[in-house]
Order: sequence, then C-alpha cells, then structure tokens
Amino acid sequence: MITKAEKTTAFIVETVAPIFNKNGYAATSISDITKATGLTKGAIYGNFKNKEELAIASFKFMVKRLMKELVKHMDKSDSPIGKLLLISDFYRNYYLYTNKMGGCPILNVGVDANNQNSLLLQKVRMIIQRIQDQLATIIEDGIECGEISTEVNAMYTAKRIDTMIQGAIFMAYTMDDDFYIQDTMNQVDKMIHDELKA
Amino acid sequence: MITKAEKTTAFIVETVAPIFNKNGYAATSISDITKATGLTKGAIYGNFKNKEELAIASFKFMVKRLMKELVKHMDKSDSPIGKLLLISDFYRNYYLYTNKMGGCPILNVGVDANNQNSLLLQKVRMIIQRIQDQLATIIEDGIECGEISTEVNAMYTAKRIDTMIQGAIFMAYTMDDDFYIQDTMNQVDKMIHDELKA
DNA sequence: ACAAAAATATACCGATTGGTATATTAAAAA
DNA sequence: TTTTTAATATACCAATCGGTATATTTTTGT
Repeated sequence: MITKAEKTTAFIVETVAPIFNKNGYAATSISDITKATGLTKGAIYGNFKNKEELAIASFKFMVKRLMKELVKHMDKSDSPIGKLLLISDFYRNYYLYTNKMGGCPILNVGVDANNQNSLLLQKVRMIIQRIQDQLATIIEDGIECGEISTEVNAMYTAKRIDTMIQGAIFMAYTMDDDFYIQDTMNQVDKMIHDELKA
Repeated sequence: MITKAEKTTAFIVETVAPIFNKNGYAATSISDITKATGLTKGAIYGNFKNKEELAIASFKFMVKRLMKELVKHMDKSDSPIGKLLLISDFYRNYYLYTNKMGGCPILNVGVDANNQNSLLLQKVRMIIQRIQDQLATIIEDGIECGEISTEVNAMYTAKRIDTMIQGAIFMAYTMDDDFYIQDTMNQVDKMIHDELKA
C-alpha cells in the first residue's frame, strides 16, 4: 500500500532534485525547498532527516532517471559494438535532455561535493564506477564474441570514453555550446570504428 | 609606490583564493575569510566592494598563477609540436600542483558559477576561450612552418584537446585518482604524433 | 462515524549570513 | 612633530540559515 507520506516523499524529491542539481548543495536553502514544493518545514522534516538526506535522495533520483533512459536506449541493439554506438548516440541528446533537469548531476555533484559533502561524493563515485564497469563489460563481451580486438584493454578504454564524455559535458555547460558534445561523440564513434573493431 | 591597502588587498586575495576555489562561492562565508586572514570585516570591505568582487579577484589570481606557470613551461621549446607536447607535460603534474590550491579553478568555478553567478561564469568563459585561442594559434604556427599537416583544423583540434584535458581533471578530482590525467595526456601525445604531425 | 495514528502546519530557537556606519588606529604629508 | 588622510576594528543591522517542539489537520483502521 502506498501511504500518504510515500507519495509526499516522492513528490518532494522530484520537485527538489532539479533545484539541488542546478544550484548545488550549499546554495539550496530549506526555504527554497518549501517554496518550490508549496509544503512547510514540517512536511519536509517529517519525511527527511535533514537537508543532506534530501540532497542524496535527489541525486539518486536524477541518476536513476538518467541511467534508466540510457539503458533503454542501449537495448535497441544486441551487439556490443552496436551498444557502444548507442551510448554515444544517447549523449548526443544529453545537453538538451539534462538542461531541463538543471544540468548533469554527475558533473555538478562531483564538483560540488568535492571536499565538502563526503556522503554525496561517495555516491557520485559509486555511480561513476558502475558506469565504467558496465562499459567495460560491454567491451569484454565484444572481445569474447570477436567483434572487438583482443588487443583492447576493456577497463582502460571504458575509462577513456567516460573521461571524454564528462569533459564534453563540462565544456558544453560552461561554454553553453552543444558543439563540444557533438564533436566528442563523433570522436568516440571514430575511436570505436578505428581502434576497437576487430 | 605600494600603499598599505594594496599589500593588504594582495594578501587577502592570495589567502582567500584557495578557500573559494575549494569550497565554492556560496559555501564560503565572510567569517571564513576573516578567520583565514586574521583581519576583520572592516579590512575586507575596505578593500573589496562585496563578496562577489573578492571571489572574482580570487579566481583571476588563481588563473593568472596557473597560466604563468604553463607559459613558462611551454617556453622550453620553440617548435609548435614541442610546445604542444609541453602542454600535455604540464598537465601531468597538474593534479599534484592544483591540489595545494584547492583544485582546478576552471573546473570548480565553471561548474559552481553555472546558473548562479553570471560575472564569475563570464570570467571562466573568457579564460577557456583564451586558452583555446592560444592552442589554436600554436597549431596554426605548426601548419605554417610545415610541422603540422595542412589537413588539421586548428580550432577544432584545440577544442578537442581542451575538452579531453578538462574531462581528465574532472575525473581525477572526483575519483581522487591521478590515473585519468596521466592516461589522457598519453592519449593527447598519441594524437599529436599520429594525427597532427605532417 | 469515530478513535487512533500518521502526516503536516505553525511558531519558535540560537547561530550565522552579507553588509554598513562609525569609531579607532596607523600611515603619509606638512 | 603635528595634521591630515587612509586603513582597519568594532558594534551593529535585518534577514536568513538549518533544525525542532508542539499544535493542528488529515488519513487510516475499526
């Protein structure tokens, strides 16, 4: 059964997540939260222990939505090379897509939480690790089925692709120019064709 | 003649710059500033109009120091290809070097100021633009003197290198792992040798 | 419909926020 | 050395901060 509080909790998180993502932890106040939700402090603190817990829930919510979308997109192909190309394809719409939710949560929280909020930083690291592990697994699958060269180091390649993507996202947002993402995705595709393919 | 205020202004900036860089604008309070400098509000507001102006001065100070170091390093070679390789070489020590000053100011302020502090954001954009312009100029010099292939698009290549570097810095700091920078610089060097050289 | 329980609103807390007016001290000019 | 000016310290401001105790309302099980 869905209790009232569970619905309220979900409502708060999805309302507040873009605000935390856009403004950062310190620059988001409880009054920002009550204003956006139309609720009072009582409702907020009745459903969350404190500001940090709400920020963590917000981050998790954003990432879950993004990852779900990415996985859905990747499922359009069965082959490892196809999946890799679908990942870069996903990020071609990333700027437009994440702009609505206040930017890239991994970039924003990664920088915001550094030397500041250790719990949030921990969560970001886990997410990045998971993304890279999944990427590496796809590459390993590709090697196993003969699509990708046996010379390729799966984990190194996964980290390289992830690093390029994050760089592109940072540049796109800071310079407000989607070109960085489009060009980087072209580079990633080229890398897949020229360096990965067996 | 150096007035007392000018010395104090310089002292405040160099003391406070790492704090702003590490914690971000919103998470740095005036009391953090008075505590770190040992001065009072009177001294701070006597030398700076407000918090924002001090943050901007701090950012400029950090960037100037970094750029000076980079240029000094680049001057060790006269040839464009040599200079490009010295840039990647500079970033090999970047993590160790910038850790002492609270991280990479371009990354930190770029993310922190987005949708938050328009004046700071403007400054970051100018710096990134300048870096890319200088990079492009070196590449153009290389094309002119026959060191670099005429097929190369200077501005695109400059943006690509800059994007890769920023991605590496983000990953290194968020994951607390210098590997990302070392590996990316190897990739940049490979790119210079394989794709740029005439 | 009613009582018990859960969820939300209200009112308040001390601490801290960025910023300013004024008093005091230190430096520079006479 | 004295006067003038520049620079710093002190005391204060209203507003806001995150958080809590309690009152009120709303939902739930009977």
